[in-house]
Amino acid sequence: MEQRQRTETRILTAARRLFGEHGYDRTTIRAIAFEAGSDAGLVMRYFGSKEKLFAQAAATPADGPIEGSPEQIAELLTVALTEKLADEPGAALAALRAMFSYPEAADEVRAAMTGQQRQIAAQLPGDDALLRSGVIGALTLGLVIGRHLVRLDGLDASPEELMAVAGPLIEELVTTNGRRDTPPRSRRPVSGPTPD
Amino acid sequence: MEQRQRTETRILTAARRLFGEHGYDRTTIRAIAFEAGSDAGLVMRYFGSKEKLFAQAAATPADGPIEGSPEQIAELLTVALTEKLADEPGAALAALRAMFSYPEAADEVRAAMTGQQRQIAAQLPGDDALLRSGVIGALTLGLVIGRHLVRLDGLDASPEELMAVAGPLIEELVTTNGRRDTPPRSRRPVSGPTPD
DNA sequence: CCCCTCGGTCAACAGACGTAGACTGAGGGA
DNA sequence: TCCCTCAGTCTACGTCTGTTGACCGAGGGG
Repeated sequence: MEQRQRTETRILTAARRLFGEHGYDRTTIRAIAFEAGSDAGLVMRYFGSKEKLFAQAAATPADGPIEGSPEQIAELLTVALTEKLADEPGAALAALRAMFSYPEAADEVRAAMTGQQRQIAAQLPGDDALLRSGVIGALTLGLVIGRHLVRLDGLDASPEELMAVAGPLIEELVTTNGRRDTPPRSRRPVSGPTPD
Repeated sequence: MEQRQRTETRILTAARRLFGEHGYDRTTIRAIAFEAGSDAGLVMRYFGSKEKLFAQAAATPADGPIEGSPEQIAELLTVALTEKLADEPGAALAALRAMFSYPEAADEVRAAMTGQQRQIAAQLPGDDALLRSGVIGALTLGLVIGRHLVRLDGLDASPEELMAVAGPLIEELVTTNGRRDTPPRSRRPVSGPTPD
């Protein structure tokens, strides 16, 4: 019957929690089965292998497309980031944590992020668009990891408070017009020994 | 003689490289010993345990104090970040990668980062200083991880190019006067629809 | 000569892991 | 009644890991 589906769901839920909390290597199939009130052999039977279980548990629907004018892009990015900062991303958290010890997960996350970045960069003005979209990605990565994984000080505020600080940065990254003919009143970053 | 010291150094170098590349769990003592042209038993004899070996390999001298006026703080942060973005941080990279699967490493890194953040926050104006220093930490984390660990698109530029984009963000985070009575000079050439 | 230290090697142990496969027991058509 | 399916359990195998302890060869006092 659908008894099987209920068991699979319990296993997936347990897997997400444990993968997200302890990473790929430290999470054993036995532990997942125990938390799901089940058995390691059954997990193998249902999901085939630990890798496949992880793939299903960490599968994340991926954000919708980010497109439009720079202002719209900034808006979409802000909304997406706010969601990511909301409580417990579940599958995404597992993928992020595993990323650093389980190469396949890293490739998947990187592919998703770079795909979105290229898409954004193509719509930004300026010839350093890719670089700026990379910094946007880095800021996103840092905020999500810093909040959920590292629990940095000061990042435990509400998503709205966080975005009140981070939002303007994204706006600036998106709307700044590439070449710095008119530098934004920046007082020279460090010394400038022409790097090349 | 100092033959022992040379062997210890070779082991530590190999350990840093492997811990940084594969993380804590996936790096075996045997692999470290092999790369160092040595033996697993000897590694145990010299360092006591895998944990202690990691502690020595991932020990990072920690940045100097960040203090002064907001402009000086921005300058110091920029310099520190530029260094972190330069090639192969070695020990720091190992600590960062291990952070997500080896809790002790996570605690150490978090302690170092939050310590520095609090120090910075205490010198920033505004009542959301801690939050802003948290975002600075997130940006730093995201840039270093995005560049060295995830290899995000667009972050493979030179540290100087990266800082040309990220520097102004740090400046803004440091100098913005907390309460947004005076909105930051982020010129928005387009409409500025207050999102909220 | 013996003996002792010390850098280094080797073989083995105990535990944990992913995985495979045999087993149980209920349920429901023929 | 028999028999088949299917969710779930239990045991075992092979491998890999950190760690231990016995062993070996060189070298320099006594």
